[in-house]
Amino acid sequence: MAGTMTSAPQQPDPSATGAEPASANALEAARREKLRKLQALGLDPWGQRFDGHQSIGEIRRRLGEVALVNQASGERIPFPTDNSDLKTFVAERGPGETDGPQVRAAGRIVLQRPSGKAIFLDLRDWTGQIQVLIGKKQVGDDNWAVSQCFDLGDVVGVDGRLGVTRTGELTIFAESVTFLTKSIETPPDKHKGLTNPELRQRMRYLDLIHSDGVLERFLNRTKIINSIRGTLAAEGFVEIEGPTLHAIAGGAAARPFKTHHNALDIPLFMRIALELHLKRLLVGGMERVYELGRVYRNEGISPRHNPEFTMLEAYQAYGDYRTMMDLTERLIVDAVRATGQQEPLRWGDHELDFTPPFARRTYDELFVEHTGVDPASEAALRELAGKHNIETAGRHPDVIKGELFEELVEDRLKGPIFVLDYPATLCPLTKRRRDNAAVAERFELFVEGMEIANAYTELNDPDLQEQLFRTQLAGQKEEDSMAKMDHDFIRALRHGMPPAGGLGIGIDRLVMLLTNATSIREVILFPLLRPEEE
RNA sequence: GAGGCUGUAGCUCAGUCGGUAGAGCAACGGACUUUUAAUCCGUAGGUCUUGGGUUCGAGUCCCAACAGCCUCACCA
Repeated sequence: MAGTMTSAPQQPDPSATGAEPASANALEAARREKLRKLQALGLDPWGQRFDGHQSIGEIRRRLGEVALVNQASGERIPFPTDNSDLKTFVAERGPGETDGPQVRAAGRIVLQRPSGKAIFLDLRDWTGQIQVLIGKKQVGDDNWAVSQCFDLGDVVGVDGRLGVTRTGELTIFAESVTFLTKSIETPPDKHKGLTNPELRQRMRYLDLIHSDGVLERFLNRTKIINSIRGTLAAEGFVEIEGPTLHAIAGGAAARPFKTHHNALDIPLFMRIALELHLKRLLVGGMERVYELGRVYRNEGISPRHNPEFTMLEAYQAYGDYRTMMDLTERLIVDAVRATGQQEPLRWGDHELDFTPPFARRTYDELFVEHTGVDPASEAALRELAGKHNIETAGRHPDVIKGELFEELVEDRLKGPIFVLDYPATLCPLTKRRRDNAAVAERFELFVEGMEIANAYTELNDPDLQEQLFRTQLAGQKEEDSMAKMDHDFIRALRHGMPPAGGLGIGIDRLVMLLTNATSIREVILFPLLRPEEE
């Protein structure tokens, strides 16, 4: 593929793009004019394979190989690599030439400072940025002619010696330049970059180039996900890929996206959870199994919700919710380490500390602590609910307690804190404690009031599961219920699912916390937006 | 789905009481071989999101639509 498209580039008539405003046309025309000049020089404005370059990060690390050569004595003084101020260093030791290794870099031009018969470029790749000095005399007329065709945003290669200018800036002193790719669009403001949130999301490629920390955040997202896979692998878990098209969208209470398969002529749903297929695999003997993948929920969009998001669900045979609590803590501690951050982490104007062990408190303890009300007293609950305009008539006390908990406790859980032992009536798919059937073996992990993880000792009694599916269905809108009868899932449980712990982690929210993002759209490369017109 | 805020040049933003549309960056021409948001001189660049309305006159006031953000609602 690569070799077939590199012959004579097309030269579309710029006037053919008629609908554009004149100013945009003028900016583009200036770039196309330089594109034509490159072609007149016999160069391909769309570039060719470019071998043997080093990353800018690697090149910057070679500062120690650069020496200042004193003009008078000829003495070679190596530059310090301990982040000391190079400008002061040069001022104290100079004047002199610098001498450094031959390097080859490639990247995008993000700043240009032409100064007569020299040009300073700032070249950026995904590891960093470095200054390049192109002097007319130093590179020769041919290279100089090429460099006159450079625009902000172009991708170029540079060969030269690494050195330091007398202002103390690590610089590639170019000996030749290689044109790699023309940009015919104008980049955003060179200082402020893109700030319009809509443009940042629609044109994420520009956001990645021009907004500080955006590329780093998404690379950190990948590191976090790799870390999670690594931790799970070390614990003996296997990763699987379940179906994303479900005939029955079960495993959670959320509205699914509906679609259709033409050949089978059946309705299908995009999955809303990973749970039911992973549990089938538990039945099938995959004793430690997980999926880390996308789920889809046809619901509102907010700073903490995107219609498609990434979920981890892990199931461990012969474990319970406490097993999963330990696992959750390891997953997060390892992920923090993978980002290379020191505790405490910054998150907005807050600080987060994931130093283990995380606090572990029961639901009822926290309820008393934050409300001063005995969670076992139905009268006290109803009175408290009345004060907070929470509907009580005809509702189970646990449901009232649940709403009070959400209203008065959850938002204040700075965390990280494991909340454990939920009222059983709120958790129909969870095993009860053997010593207290009113309590479900479930925990949720809260950080900054956000629910990050949710885990159970999984229900594996097929008869009870079937009964719960049926009771949920009664009197509830089907689209609002998590309990959609799934006969095959019941059949699987009837063959015997070992007792197990199950864990779900909202990966996007975890990444938000670990990368100092307060909107989920900052950690999803292409969040859902209404399509642009035309 | 409800409410609030925002929408002006490629980007970032001003625009007063309703009276001829402004700046910085980017671009174009010129000067400059150690600049770093380079600097200096000059030039050009606009469907003020869209559609209605009020008015002698609307970027500005009113209504509606569209898009984004925020707060709610929905949401294991």
